[in-house]
Amino acid sequence: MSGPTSSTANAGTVSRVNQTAILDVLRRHGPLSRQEIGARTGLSAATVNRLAGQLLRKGLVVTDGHQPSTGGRPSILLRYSGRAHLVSVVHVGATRTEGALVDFDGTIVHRVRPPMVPGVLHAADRATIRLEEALSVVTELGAAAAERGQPSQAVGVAVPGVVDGAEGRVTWAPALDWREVPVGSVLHDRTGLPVVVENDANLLAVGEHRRGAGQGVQDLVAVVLGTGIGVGIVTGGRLHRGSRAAAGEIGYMLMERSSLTRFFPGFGDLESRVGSAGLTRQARERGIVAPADRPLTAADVFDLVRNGSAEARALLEETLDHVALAVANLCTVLDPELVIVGGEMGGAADLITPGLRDRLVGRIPHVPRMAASALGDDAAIVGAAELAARLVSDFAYVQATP
Amino acid sequence: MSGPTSSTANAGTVSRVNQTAILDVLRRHGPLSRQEIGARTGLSAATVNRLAGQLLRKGLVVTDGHQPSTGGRPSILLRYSGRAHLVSVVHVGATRTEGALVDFDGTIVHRVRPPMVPGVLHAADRATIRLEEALSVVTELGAAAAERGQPSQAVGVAVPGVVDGAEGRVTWAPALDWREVPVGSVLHDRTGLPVVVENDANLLAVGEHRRGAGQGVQDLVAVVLGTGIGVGIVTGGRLHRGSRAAAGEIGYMLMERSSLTRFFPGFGDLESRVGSAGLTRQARERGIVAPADRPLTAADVFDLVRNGSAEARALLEETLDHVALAVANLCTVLDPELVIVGGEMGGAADLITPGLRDRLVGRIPHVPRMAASALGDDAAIVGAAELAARLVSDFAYVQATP
DNA sequence: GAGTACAGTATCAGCCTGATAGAAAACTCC
DNA sequence: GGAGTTTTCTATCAGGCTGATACTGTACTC
Repeated sequence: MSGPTSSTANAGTVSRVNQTAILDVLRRHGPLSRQEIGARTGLSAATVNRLAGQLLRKGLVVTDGHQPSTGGRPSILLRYSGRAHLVSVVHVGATRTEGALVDFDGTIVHRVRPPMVPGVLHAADRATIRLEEALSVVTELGAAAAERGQPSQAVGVAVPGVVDGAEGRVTWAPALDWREVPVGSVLHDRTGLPVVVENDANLLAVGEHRRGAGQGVQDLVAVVLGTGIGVGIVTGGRLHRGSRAAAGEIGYMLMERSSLTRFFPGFGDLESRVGSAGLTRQARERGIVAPADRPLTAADVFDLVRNGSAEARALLEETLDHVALAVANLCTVLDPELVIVGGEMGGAADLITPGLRDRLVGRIPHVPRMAASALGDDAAIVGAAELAARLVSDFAYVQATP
Repeated sequence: MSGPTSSTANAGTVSRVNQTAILDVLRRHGPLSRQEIGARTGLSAATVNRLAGQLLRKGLVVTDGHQPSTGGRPSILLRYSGRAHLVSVVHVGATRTEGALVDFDGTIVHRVRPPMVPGVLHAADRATIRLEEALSVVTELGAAAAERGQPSQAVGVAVPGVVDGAEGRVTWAPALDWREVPVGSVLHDRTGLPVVVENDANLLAVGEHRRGAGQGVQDLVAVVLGTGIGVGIVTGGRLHRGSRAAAGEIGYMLMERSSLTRFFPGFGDLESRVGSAGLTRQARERGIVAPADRPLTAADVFDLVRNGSAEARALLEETLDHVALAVANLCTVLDPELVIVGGEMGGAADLITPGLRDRLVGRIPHVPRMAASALGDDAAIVGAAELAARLVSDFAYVQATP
């Protein structure tokens, strides 16, 4: 923080800001004529025309037919289009790694799924395996993009763990056994592209915020129910990361007074009660067995509930109690407009969100809207693509200082 | 949201942004020469000189002697100074109303304390009394400012309740019996000045962030322990208000699983367990009596603890347990760098913060720094002054989008 | 087919920044 | 004490951007 802070502006900044304003209004309000853009942004016709020309040349805006004339010359409609630009995204997960080429519209145009390595979950060198896998996926994506004649412009990495965003370093990702892994700089050195690395719950929130169930919402919380539990937080339209990028790690939330006298080495209080790992453990303890001859999964428990199993129902209710407490506390702290339920258990949102709502009504002053993830398994990928795209668009906006 | 979004920029915006950059660097790094300002901001010497001239003329920057020469012409040091500009602030509380003239440096230069109205706490028309009181305080402050030859430039109002910030309307402030009271527009009509109305816990956080224990910190939480409990949240250097301005109303936090089967009409779960009201109620239930012949206060309980009362100590420990749970959950959700303890009970921070720390170590992954409020009773007033000052400075800054 | 209404384009003044050159102020050396 | 040196501050001007104005282009209507 000793160098120039570079929070200054010049004529070029003005241009970038206004281009961003035009892109924003096009993304939000569909195809518009130059006139309408001017009316909505407050920019003069000349400025809109010139900037729109630049954006057309860059390929970020395309013409989209004419508007029927209202007596005079019909206007040409302009539409935002990210199809001409691609970014590479890799989602490194505990069970598998997945890659995708995503355009600036958030559309996945190509996928890479490396074969699953048997036994990797408990392999001693799984950290190295996962890292190598991620590198080769990014290389493959880069080649696929080049083949299309649209070279990848940035890389996004989704990781289930704590990430130092500025450095692109994964501080701690237990599911991958990654500790202080500098994925960002490794990938930057390998590809020469700008790289963004981010926690996958945060990215799910970003993805849903920009392209999913949370579009247009300024304050939302995405609850990711998977092996563990985590949340991504968007406040004021921006991702909230916290001082050490550990915001939303609510697996460590304390659930009752007695939690203050217990110790939680390596795992959290809430995490041990909910999440598919906790769920299946408790299910086994209660004698619930999988229908087929294989380890019980969370999906099995949900199926049992749907089929009327009383034990499974009781277990679900107990889990929901804990999730509801966590969500209630999230809501009192953050006052979000929307709570999105996603992750591995997001598919069971029909069983989860009504249960949450019922528990919260009457207990907290205002129960926010609740929705299931609209992007499903791809939410984190889409979120990572969004951040990566922003990285290269390099636009800016001006904000008052309230 | 149908009008022009006005997120565009022009040459004037550039100037304002750069002026803000200069003020920022002056506030942060003390008196600087024009040269140093240029080096730190990246602005050219000519620009720094011209903008500094404008700021000198406005009185926001003053000269502050010379720097010893290093061989050539010695440079003139410039310093930020808010002394030439005043704002009026009124803190409307349950027990009393307090007014102050505050300069842009955050220094309180004049106070107005209207006489306490006996019995107002339970008067049927206390809403009207409090509003009239606030209006007359603001009028008096305006007169006092005019008398000094520095007319008040804006009004800040601190209220213990939920505030619709854009409208300056108090949605719900039980302590004042205010419901949908449009303080903002009333005061604007009365004074002709811009007005900002904000929740007092939020303002305490802002005050401590800009002028108190949280200077230089980007993510902090201020826990206000008073009649009830609330928190103010600063994320990324900005106040987080939530979608309905109810963020931080953690009095409604649910403390255990059984809370999900109880109802909380008009008060919250946590609130009923902590806060001076809950504390004294529980003290009475346990047979703790005030030393003198008057109603027991929270301060009395703290005194008893300091004097070695076992009952009072046990009660404090129980209260601390609940506060610690709330703070633990705040920390897992937000990952703040600093937790500030303030409010009526802030004076007993010596009893509170160590207790909190002990309870959290080992239970959550990272216990943030904790500090007592540095501004004490004036924190909310200073925070309101800060927001009011920003309102008229009307500066802006440019931000990248990610 | 002329007139009209609206969309898009060119031109220019005004503002701001940054570069360059020049004036001002203090120190040093003779 | 005065000239030279060093550094700071200021004036002037080119370049970029916006916004206003005037102009051209296109399709509909009478």
